[in-house]
Amino acid sequence: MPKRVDHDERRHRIAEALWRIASERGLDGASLRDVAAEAGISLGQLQHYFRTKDDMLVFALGHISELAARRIGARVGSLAGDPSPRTLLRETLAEMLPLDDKSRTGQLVQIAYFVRAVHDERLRRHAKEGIPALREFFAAQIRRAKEGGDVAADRDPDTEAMLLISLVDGLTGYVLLDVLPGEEALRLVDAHLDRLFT
Amino acid sequence: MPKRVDHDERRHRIAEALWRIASERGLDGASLRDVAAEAGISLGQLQHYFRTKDDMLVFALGHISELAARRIGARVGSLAGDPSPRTLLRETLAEMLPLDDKSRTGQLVQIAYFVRAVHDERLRRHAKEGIPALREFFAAQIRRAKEGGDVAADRDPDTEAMLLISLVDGLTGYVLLDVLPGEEALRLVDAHLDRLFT
DNA sequence: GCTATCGCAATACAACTGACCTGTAAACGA
DNA sequence: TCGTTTACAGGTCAGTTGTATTGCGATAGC
Repeated sequence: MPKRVDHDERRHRIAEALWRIASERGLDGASLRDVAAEAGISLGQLQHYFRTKDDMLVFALGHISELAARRIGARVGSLAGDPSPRTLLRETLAEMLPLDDKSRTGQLVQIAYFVRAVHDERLRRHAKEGIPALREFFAAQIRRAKEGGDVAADRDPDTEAMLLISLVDGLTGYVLLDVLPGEEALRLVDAHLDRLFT
Repeated sequence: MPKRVDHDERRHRIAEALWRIASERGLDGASLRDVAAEAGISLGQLQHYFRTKDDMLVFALGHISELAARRIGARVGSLAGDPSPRTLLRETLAEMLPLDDKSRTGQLVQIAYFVRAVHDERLRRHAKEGIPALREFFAAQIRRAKEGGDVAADRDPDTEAMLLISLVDGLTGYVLLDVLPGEEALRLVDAHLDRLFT
């Protein structure tokens, strides 16, 4: 066996270079040569790890979704004691908004993928696959809150869950466009939660 | 003076050809040659009407926003009698969702522009300019409803207006991704309105 | 009829794109 | 030591991109 290299580690490095470019210029502005230069490697090396550009895009999308999920998990996991459903929801929603530079970059990349996904079957499957789990997690919290009497009995958890997801996504767009400051978006989320919880 | 031609009419024709391509392949998939072919004209003629590609994009964005506003205006204007604030809001929101093929195309193009706008100062100005007016229109309806006792007194019209806009935008994304069917999105809007109006 | 101007076609061009294809060095097992 | 496999650098290629240039026909005022 010849020289051994951690393939996954290299691929992650390349994906992160791709994000840096995509968050500045969009996915279509990221050529293989640009990504290679940003990662500090040659075009040949990049192609050694990703046979086609499409492979690279799909891998990078999977990686960024994974990181976002882990970030949310870490934030929720670090909550003290036994957090209420409302707290869980609020912290998750807040982590989904582009409030700091890192998550702003992440959201910019996600949006870039979203646009491609609308026209690209393969990316669409990836983009859609996380939604049901998130929706179910939200619905479960609302169900718990209903049992505790914190949410009115006539609210449908699944409906409210999808409303929350859609709201955050819409707000995200406006924060990225600088129509809303981040704190204002968070205030709007809280206002919505005020109505959901009694 | 030589032959006179209606420049604006030609430009509109070209813009519409651009939309057809952009809604299928995205804005970056629309080269000048593609657009010219779709419009049934030569590349030379297209360049005669738009000196640069950027000029074409900016013009087409202005045109599509104008058409969307006109569509909403027509729908709202055709409401019988003296429509209630809730009816006005619901019909406007419904028209903003991509429920039929035409508005789906329109939304796909808007999204394509949105992504560019995040990175492009000139487009961002255009993309943002319609929001305040829409927000104020929504807020005005909610204010009217509060006076009529149809919305609780402690609701802030401006907050609720922005929540509505963001919600529809988030839902639009998921409809375009085929995560939600159109009717489901409309049902979610109605559910949200049920909570806003007493 | 002359000519300036407009409308448009055709072509050219330099830059860039992703995919592919070599050549080579290094590491390991036999 | 040899052969095989992996890691990478560099170059090539055909195709596409936006823009610039040139030329020519039609039309209107003089």
